[in-house]
Amino acid sequence: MSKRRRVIFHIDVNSAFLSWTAVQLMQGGHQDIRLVPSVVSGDPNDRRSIITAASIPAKKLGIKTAEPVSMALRKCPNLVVVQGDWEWYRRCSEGFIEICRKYSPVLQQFSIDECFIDMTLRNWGEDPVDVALRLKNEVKTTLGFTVNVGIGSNKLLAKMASEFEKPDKVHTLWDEEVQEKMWPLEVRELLWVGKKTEEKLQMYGIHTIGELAQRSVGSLTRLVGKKFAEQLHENANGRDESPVETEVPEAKSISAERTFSNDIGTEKEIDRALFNLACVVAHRMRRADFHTSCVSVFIKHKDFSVVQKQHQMSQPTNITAVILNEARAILRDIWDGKSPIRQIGLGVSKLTHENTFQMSLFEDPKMDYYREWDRKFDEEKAQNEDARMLAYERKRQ
DNA sequence: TCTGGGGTCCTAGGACCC
DNA sequence: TCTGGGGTCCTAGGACCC
Repeated sequence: MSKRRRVIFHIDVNSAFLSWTAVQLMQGGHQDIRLVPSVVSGDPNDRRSIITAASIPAKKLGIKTAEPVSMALRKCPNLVVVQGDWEWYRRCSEGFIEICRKYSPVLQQFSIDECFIDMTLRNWGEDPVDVALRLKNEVKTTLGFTVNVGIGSNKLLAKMASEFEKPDKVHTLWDEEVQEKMWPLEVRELLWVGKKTEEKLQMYGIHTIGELAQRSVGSLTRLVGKKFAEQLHENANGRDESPVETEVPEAKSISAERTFSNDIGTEKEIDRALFNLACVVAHRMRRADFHTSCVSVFIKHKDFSVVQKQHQMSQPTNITAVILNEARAILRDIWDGKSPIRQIGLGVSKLTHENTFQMSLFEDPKMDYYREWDRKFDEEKAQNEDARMLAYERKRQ
């Protein structure tokens, strides 16, 4: 029985945060920052701020995503640096996904600015490339930003294809094109091959995806472990059976972290940070109706070394005070109380929806007070969000 | 004036049980 | 004086993604 060849599109917004910011600024009459060296960052006044997106002219000057803003400014003193607006990005993303969904309901959102759609069942009366061109142009004319569309017989090939020349392009990477279009690429270009894996492969004489494709799984296993070796071998050969997942998976963990502008070392400051993180994480848990039974804390020192510790609790909870208490105990274990800390993080995992809250005879009588405190916190947060939304709408009119 | 923030998955060792 | 083997859970750490 011959299987119908799948047709998968991967749609990727070009320099998403930068494009979206450009659209936003142009609505206010600003020049198009996509045409000049520009970047989007977190708080540009924070000395530890890094770049989250760079324009193509900026990239041509050697400016890369994730590098410190201060470093980029040294490379290009007249670089335009703008702060990202998450609320706006969320809206742009929604608009983008909505258009893609019109082309196929079998859609998997891969990140805020990327999705896969399965076009296999479409009644093809035309070249897939023409359909992709139409999609790309529809996004551009209705939303004002450009995308790349990659087309292939599976998700991997579609994704690799969308990485080819940018911006505003459609590329195919069919099975029969793998040798010509994918094999000559550096191994680092392959999905899931990061810096560390690249180093290992290079030591082994593997520099291109084609060279990787021709190694045996056995020899790769010694380098990267069985599971990863199998995957690398499949992917380098252009194979990927994974389906386009339309279900949005439930979160498995929730975390928040904070990097200090200056490394800090007093217990009071650290504790205040931990408190804020606990508030944020617990609030997000309650909003998604989660309870956790595993809390973890990590600290990053001046030298970037990280110490992390987690602890399981006997009863799932979503009470801020309980989580904070747990986090404090962990922190006492991993921090000497004085060495400077660069970053601190708090996470919860083992999330469940079950409310196994039992009235225990031994329950801390303060629990009612804690719950009430959380309820007020959540209420206030919701009000603030409403107010901000309203102000946002007014500003846009 | 060096290096954010939020996730996922995998591996390896130790504890513990049968 | 010896010291199997399988399974599961927990924990820490590492790699990758955007």
